Amino acid sequence: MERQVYVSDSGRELAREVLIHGPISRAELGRRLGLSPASLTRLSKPFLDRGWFIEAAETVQGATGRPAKPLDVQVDSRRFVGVKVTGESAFGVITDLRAGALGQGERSLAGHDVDAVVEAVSDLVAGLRDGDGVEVSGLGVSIGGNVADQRVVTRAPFLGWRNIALADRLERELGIPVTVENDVTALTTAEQWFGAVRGRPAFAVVTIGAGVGYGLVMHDRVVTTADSGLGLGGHLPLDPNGPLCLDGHRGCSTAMLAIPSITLQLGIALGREVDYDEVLRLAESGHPLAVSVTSAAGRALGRMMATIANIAMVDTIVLSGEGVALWNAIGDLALATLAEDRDPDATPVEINVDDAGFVSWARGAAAVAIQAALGRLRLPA
Amino acid sequence: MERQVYVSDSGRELAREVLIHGPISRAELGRRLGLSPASLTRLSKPFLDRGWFIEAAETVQGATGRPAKPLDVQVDSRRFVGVKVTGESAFGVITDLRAGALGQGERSLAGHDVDAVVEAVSDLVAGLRDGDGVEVSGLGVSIGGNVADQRVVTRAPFLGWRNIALADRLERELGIPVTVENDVTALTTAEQWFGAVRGRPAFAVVTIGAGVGYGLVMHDRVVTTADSGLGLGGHLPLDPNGPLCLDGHRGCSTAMLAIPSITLQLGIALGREVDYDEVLRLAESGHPLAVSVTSAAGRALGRMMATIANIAMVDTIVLSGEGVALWNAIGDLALATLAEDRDPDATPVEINVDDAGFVSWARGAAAVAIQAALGRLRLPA
DNA sequence: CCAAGTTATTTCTGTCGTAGAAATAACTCA
DNA sequence: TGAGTTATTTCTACGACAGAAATAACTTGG
Repeated sequence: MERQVYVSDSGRELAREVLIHGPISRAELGRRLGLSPASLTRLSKPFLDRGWFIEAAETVQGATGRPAKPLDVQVDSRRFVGVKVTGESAFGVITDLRAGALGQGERSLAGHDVDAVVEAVSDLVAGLRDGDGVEVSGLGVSIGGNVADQRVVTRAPFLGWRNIALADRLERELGIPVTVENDVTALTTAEQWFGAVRGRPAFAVVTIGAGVGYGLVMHDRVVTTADSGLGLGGHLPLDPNGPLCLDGHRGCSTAMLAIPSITLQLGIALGREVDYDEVLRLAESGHPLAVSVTSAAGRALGRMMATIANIAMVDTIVLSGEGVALWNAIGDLALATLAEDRDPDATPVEINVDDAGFVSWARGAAAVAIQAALGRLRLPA
Repeated sequence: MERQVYVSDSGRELAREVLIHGPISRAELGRRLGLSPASLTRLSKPFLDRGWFIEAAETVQGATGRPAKPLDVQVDSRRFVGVKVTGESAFGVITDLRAGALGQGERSLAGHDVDAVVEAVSDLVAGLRDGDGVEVSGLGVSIGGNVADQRVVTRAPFLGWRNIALADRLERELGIPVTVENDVTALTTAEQWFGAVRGRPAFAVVTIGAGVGYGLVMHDRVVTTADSGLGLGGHLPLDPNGPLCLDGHRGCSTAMLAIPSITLQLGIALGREVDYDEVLRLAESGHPLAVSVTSAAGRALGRMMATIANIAMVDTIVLSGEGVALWNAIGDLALATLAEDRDPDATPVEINVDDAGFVSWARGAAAVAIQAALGRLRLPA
């Protein structure tokens, strides 16, 4: 095997900073990382020599002095695949080094047993791999549930799994490094490294979809605990007059905001089934029952965001997931409710809406694969 | 001035680890700090030579091998003073190196102007300084409100202050380093370094007193923001049927839990004034009105703690402040309510009650002075 | 057009913090 | 009492780092 060069902690931090903030000058990198100009030259050279970094077109920077030569990553030097596994299907994207989706695909699951899931994921990855010939350096798989050490699914209620060494299994099947992670944690990582709020030291993520998810970044690190798969943000008490969720919580996050709950509430009121898009269309057009359901959801979301801002001490919240179209219908009401529950002197809470829909889940999976690749980075000699 | 020796980052981390976790062996320190045995010997020697560290009595450690010589700090090598300033008084303690209170004192404020406060604090410090002759190495001052850079009180509503360079002023008066901090942040620091939960990478603090305070430690660091003085935890919506706070929030944290609100609620019900101790005594003896008020408080506290655990992603909460005696009356009800709002599969939330009362505020002030002293540590040559 | 000034980057070199390895120490146990 | 184990110290080499100087690439004003 080709001899490889150890990358120091400082080198790894440099790579991360260029990946997240590039294009960026050595001078600015020095300021951010607390390294001298000599160190910046020394540390960046191995990356430039091997095609990981490029020097971007020079930018005008104002006053006098030697123009900077900003460093950037070569986004097309590697490909990654991210796959989100649900109870019905595996949905995936193939991405560049910044988790930009270049293609997507989906495979239904023949069953919930490990073999069926591995088969669907493998077939999906094979399909995504056929492309421009760029090497796929890693696969990320995200799943609703608890994951240990990014290797073992310890609990996945949608699949009925306990203690499945999914990463090992997929690595044997595919021959590339595999990283497994809880889906909300993965999505939060994607927002941290590649989202509109990338680089912020603290922010929260709320996902609206089949359930309601909650993620947190604090001090530049995604917060994970043993409970990260349980979805503790999914059952916050938000409306004492709200509907019940399947766990019996009246007016909790899931009861108020999850797609199945919203469509069910309006469906019962109308006496017929409606899908989510229709709910939102009816609300936009002023249908009183639809407005009632979505307004209650808006107030609940506002209360949830205020609680998050006040308790997690963040002033940036990202909304994501396949249900974020709700924001278009009720965003103003949510913001008004947030303001009621927040000290008027407090920093305004900035809401970022990631409207990529279901693709965000798969990009999250790719992001943790990219992060893991950076963590095990070795440069060829 | 005596020539001084620079302390490296590793040396400083070592000192912090011994301060928080001592007595502790070099071998264990090496494992925790990622340093080699050679480095442990090299880094600890300057501290041992100058009396900062001592080698504790050897401890029996089980199996075979050379017995360890645990390192500890010499707690009596320095003294610190911590002062909590309220709208009426300055309350202070003199402490050892681990913020252990050795004496206390209080001075009423002659007024809210800076001169009056500085006079009261200086007099208090002078009184505390007379003692065993050990040098006072620093003063910490904690205050309800916003503090910038641990130097300038940018906002202190109880005193009517804006942008007061309190640290500079007190340093000129007293001739020792002064650190100023928000009172809840200071108390959180004391719990982090010297409390029963010291060393935990994540926990929350709830204080019950004249108001309700909320602090957070995440990834081994106290979370502070520009809003840290506003008390955002003080107005969480907890009980839609609760009383109003002075800001007009129905059933918020302050309305439900703060001492003035509890005594006022029962006082109105009884048609006479009651103090806090009496409220708790009446509740303990089964007085129905007192039980009603404190039970509502208990349920509110339970809901608040559940929200904190779920949103801040902590499984440890410290209760402190002069109002924590409430816990004796309603702790079981609070825990039951917490359980209702928390996934039964989630890690149980551990509640730590710091029953030192008002002394905890002053110890908090001392803790930030100790932490600041460690940050500027130099060793005599 | 050119020299001075400014800011960025590279090169050279010395310093210092680190760990590996070996030595030493202090115990237990058979 | 010697072997084995774990902790700590000593010795020494190595590598990461920054300071200083050199070089580079611009702007600006005369």
